[in-house]
Amino acid sequence: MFSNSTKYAIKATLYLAVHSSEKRKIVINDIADPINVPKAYIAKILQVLSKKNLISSTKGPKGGFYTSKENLQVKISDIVKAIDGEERMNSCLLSLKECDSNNPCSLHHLVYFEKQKIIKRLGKTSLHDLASHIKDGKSVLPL
Amino acid sequence: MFSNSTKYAIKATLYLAVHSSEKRKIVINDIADPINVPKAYIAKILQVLSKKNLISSTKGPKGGFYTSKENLQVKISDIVKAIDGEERMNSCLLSLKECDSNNPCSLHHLVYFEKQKIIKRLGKTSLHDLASHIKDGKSVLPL
DNA sequence: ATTAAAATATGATAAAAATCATATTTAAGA
DNA sequence: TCTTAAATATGATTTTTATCATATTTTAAT
Repeated sequence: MFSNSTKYAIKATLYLAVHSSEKRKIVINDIADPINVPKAYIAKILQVLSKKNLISSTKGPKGGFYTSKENLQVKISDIVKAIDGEERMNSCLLSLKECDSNNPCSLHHLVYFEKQKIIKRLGKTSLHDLASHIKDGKSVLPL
Repeated sequence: MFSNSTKYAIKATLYLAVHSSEKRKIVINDIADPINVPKAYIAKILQVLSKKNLISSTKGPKGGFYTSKENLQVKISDIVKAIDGEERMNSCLLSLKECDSNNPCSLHHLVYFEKQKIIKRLGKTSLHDLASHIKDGKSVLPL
């Protein structure tokens, strides 16, 4: 469903959502290690997210990455779109271009309803929501 | 969710389920073309499916691929497992090895229920079911 | 028996995704 | 203003996935 890069992006932003703030910036090495993603790889991904203002960063000494208050309103689907693009998540199970409810592929009726539900939920759930969930001990930060 | 190979495998088996039978074998070229998949590629995939008895084949003149009566009872999930393996479909959204309901990752609760529903459905739906669906004009053979 | 038409087996190539490396820019602090 | 610690930009390499090609085996029909 998601590319590797998107999975990493979600892990990293969640890590930031839980551990960082404007006054608690986190350096790339200190993100890569706990989420178990190669440093150079996650660096590249964070740069994309930063450019699209889904996370924040400052250069130089005392710099690093963090989630601002606005960033905490970012939705999971925003991150997915930023890395994988719009297409991927919405594409039909068989990757048919013309598959929709008027012209459904053979698997359409088996998955459409649930899939839409999931997608809708990813579009409503913010980093803040998930960070709270984690802080409440209801789920676990991904490694 | 599925690899390209699995998507192709599903397309091809559905094509066979609709168009072939023990006395109507179909040659590789006549499958590759209508489902819009490179001939050499789909050939390789069909060989795997054939070896695992999910479809049938005979060599030599008048030979070809087809779905036997037993093959029509094959479930969509059987095909997925044959090509992608057990792991892929069941893996957590973030590909965490230890993610389950006791130790859920941060996205677990957003997708688990619906995902299980879909997987269960793929495990119940047979080629015969989908072929009927197609023949009744309720869905469309994938290109 | 021989021929030809098919699948099967095997391996080579190409494209895409993931990963690694390094030079450049920015900004804080001495 | 100089040094240093950080992100940023860019590109190279490796691995995986997708695709292509070809030699071998099997079997029906002559």
